[in-house]
Amino acid sequence: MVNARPAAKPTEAELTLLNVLWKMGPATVRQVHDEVSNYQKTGYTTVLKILQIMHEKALVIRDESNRAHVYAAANSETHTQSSLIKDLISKAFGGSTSKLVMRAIDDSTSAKEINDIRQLLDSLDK
Amino acid sequence: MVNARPAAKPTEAELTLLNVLWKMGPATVRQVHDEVSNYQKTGYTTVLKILQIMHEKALVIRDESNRAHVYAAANSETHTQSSLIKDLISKAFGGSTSKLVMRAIDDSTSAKEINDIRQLLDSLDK
DNA sequence: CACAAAATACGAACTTAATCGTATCTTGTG
DNA sequence: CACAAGATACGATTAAGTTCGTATTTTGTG
Repeated sequence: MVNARPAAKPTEAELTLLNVLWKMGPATVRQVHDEVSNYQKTGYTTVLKILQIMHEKALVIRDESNRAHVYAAANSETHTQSSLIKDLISKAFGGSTSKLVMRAIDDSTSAKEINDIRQLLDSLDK
Repeated sequence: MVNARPAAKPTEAELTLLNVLWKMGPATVRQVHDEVSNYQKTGYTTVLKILQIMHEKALVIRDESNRAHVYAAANSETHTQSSLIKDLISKAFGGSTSKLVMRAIDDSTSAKEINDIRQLLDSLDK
């Protein structure tokens, strides 16, 4: 029997930090803050607080064996992406994946990306 | 020069009401409330309030010429879907449409949907 | 072994969202 | 033409999210 609570949907600020953790791998608050500072102005304690909240929500795990705790995403990027998409499909696309895909592909989608998608479909043949 | 403020991203409750308006077309608060009551318990004044807020945000327009105001979505379903997807792609997929599409398609995607997507790609030839 | 540096913990302030009770306004009709 | 039905307006409450200042704790090193 699976008892794990489904991971809560991360908020926007939380998703920003998850992106950093997925990119860097396990990291301390300082490392996360340094990275995130490259593209937005956010206080150190803000990052700390959000990571603490994410820990309570089980969105991240943390290793407390050293003074500077090391945080890591609890779920893979892939898994989280899937759940965010499913959420959007159900709330804004009447549950239809193909409708979402059709809307996702537009004039700004590069030829290369379209090709990538084609290959995915081809590889799906069952 | 285009001066229109880009439509704000609707919240979850707002999206629920927009879905009703897209489905029914222009409708009074009562009509929206009756419809939404079919699948969730929400007070009449809650629906009213949210529609009023959406009006302030310009997410809906309203016709006040009759006692019961008539609300309509300010933007098309298609337009809103596109903007929600773009938002998700930028925040969770590093800006890559093809990554999103690949994640969207999974084992639960029906053969028909996959076929619909194939046809879309075929029709895209440029 | 004290203390400075650097970490975490705590909590307050502010904002937005969501909900709904109550007050007020409008109007068809008896 | 009063008034009940039914509409909108308003304001309060509660919860969640975001931010950050300050307090406290930990530890390497002089």
